[in-house]
Amino acid sequence: MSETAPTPDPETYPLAEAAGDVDLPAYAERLNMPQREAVLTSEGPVLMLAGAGTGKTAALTARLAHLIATRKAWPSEILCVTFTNKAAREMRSRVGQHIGDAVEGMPWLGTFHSICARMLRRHAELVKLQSNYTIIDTDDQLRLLKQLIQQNDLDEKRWPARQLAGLIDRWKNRGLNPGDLDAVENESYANGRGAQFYELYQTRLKELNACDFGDLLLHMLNIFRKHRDVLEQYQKRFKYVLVDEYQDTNAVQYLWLRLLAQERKNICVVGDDDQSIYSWRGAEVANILRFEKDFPGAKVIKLEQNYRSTPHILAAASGLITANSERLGKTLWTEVNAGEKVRVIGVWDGPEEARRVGEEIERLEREGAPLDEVAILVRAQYQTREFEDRFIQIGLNYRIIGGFRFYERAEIRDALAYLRVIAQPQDDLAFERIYNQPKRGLGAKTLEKMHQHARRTGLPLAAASLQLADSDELPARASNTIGGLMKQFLHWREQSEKTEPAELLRQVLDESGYTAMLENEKTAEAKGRLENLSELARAMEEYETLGDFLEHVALVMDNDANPDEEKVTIMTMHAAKGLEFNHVFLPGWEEGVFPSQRALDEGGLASLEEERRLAYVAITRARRRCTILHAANRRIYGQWTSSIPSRFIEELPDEQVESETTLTGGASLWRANWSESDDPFAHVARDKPDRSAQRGPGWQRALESGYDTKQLAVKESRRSAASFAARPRTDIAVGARVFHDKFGYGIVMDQEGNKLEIEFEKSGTKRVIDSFVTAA
DNA sequence: GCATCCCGTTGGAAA
DNA sequence: AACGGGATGC
Repeated sequence: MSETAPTPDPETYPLAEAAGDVDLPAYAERLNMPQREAVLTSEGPVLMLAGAGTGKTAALTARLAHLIATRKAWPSEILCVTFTNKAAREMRSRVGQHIGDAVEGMPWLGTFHSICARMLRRHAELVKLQSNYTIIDTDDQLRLLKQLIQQNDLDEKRWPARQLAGLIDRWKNRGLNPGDLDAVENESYANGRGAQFYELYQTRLKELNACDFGDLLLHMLNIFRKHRDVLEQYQKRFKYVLVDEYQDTNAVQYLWLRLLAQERKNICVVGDDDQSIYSWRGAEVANILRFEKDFPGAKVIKLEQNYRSTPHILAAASGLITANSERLGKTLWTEVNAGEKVRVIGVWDGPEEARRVGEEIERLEREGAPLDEVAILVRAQYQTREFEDRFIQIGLNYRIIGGFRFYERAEIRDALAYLRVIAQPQDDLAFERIYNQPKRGLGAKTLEKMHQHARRTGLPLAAASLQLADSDELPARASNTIGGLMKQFLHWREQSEKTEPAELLRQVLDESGYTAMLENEKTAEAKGRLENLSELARAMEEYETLGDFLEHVALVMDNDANPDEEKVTIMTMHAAKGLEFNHVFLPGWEEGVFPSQRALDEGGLASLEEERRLAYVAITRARRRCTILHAANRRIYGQWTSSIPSRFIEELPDEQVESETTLTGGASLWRANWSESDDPFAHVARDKPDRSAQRGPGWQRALESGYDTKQLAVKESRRSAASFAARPRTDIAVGARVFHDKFGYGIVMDQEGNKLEIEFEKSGTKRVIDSFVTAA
């Protein structure tokens, strides 16, 4: 194949319809008729059905430019929602090309989540949050749910936190609050305790001044429903509403949009039912089918001329998607007639697949193709490994989008946890992550005490631990450590107001001993971690406040060290939606991998059709050449398995495909053996006796372990403890006889807030916290 | 309190 | 295969 073959560039592609016109503004000049219609129909509801590569983004950005250029609205009066941050960024830069710096004034262009996060900061108090609330990720969410499950004496083995997280997610996607669950939903967790746990979780989040991703939307929906004045304020502000990838909206997003748009009805949604690939996160294609009912008189505009791909690629994708039953039906066409067929390559195994793709890319590179224009799109993250290994070996520049993400690495999460505690002292999840990281000699027992005290007083964990450190409840060593740590946090919190976030991070890492901990390790891994941390600091330099940065991290989880460098892109098919590349490689087209076994098991035909749409999306990412690969053998979950080519390969029309195999045995080898899958012993249960209920001897030992009664000063930190102080108990006064678990019986000598000085009969005089004693 | 081993589980796409 | 949790030993 040759890079010099003249393939039309979508930007300069001549349009017959445009030829005669003179008076069109620059942003509409190169648009075809339907696109122009979509741009100029500014008033009233518009449904734009836009097939893959039909210049949807061009039409959308022109529409934005048109609204602004004709003064129908200020940039700040347009709500423009996209699904991914990538799409938002793309939109912003392309609108910027039309209208220049005015694009900076478009605060309401972004993803559903980032827009809701911004709104929620303003109205947080309406859902009992503070405006500096933390957005927690799936990891924190899981940890929190585990705690709740344990605290409520539920067997986590029977009712996994993951399952609960999934349910809560689905409820939130459907716009359901705990009180809205019907009996069936309620029954779906822990024998009818679904709503109870959902409620517990929401309560806990509020205590932490935190919310999860689903809350961002659900909270705003609740606010809109309950506070008409707030809703009206936004209805008034947003003169025009634009929504990209409408086929992927879920119920909350739909309800949220409908509320915002129902006054003015100037809403333009863009979508393609053939590219609906997010039903697993609650997306409802029905939303797009229902649009004309919701907004009567909606203008429906179809974009069907494709400017992206060669006819072969287009025909291959179209042929494939016709196997689906539920479609609105569009006919994509193109004026281009040159181009190469879709290639299907069969190889022996996974490593060979990676080698082969590597060779192909090196060849493209020699022919002068920019690496930025090459992408490898996989079904699942684990497939990226093979390519990464190979590309490192041959020294090919690559970037993995998504993947084991930068922000998910332990050291990055630790650093962020420090920052979160600084920004938001109620963030128990973050505090719990780092209270003993680096090792400070605080272990499970101390944590247990801290939790206990926090629960009793209703204080955040950090504040409770400080109060605890100011008493004799803990060994002196632990008290001192905690006191010291809290003093540091106090210091950092002060610093955070006058220091740049990046500089603050460097200080925190140095002063907490985190840097030293890694330096002492002296392993290659530790070195990498240190580099990651300075990378993080560098990334922070763009942000003015700590809050800005933390929100960015929570919502925009992508990180690319040197975005300018030319690299091959490796990512999932899902992540690739909306993007395009000259050369696309699609590895792993085997039954079980793609379509994924799990999808087939769970969702039957509907899932299979969604997988097929995913295949359609993947193929249509390619401008010039699309190469599909499948391997006869693959190691899955550590086991070598032989595999057969994906049914999707057979569904590609023969005329658009050229096949090739490196296997000498030809097709017969594919069918080598399935026999292993029907292992006669597979059904034998591996039941084990239930041993979850007992506490082991370690528990006993922990209770009996010695305690250090020496009291050391933690004076400096006391002042700050007072600011968190809980109400003192009224049932205990000076002179009362009380009992304490650790020190036994004693007489109260002094009471200062909720701290008591007690003369114990056996243990001498101690300062303890009132919640730890009972009247005797 | 920490390090280690053994066990069982869990492996999908995202903001 | 890779990870997390619990039990065990130091």
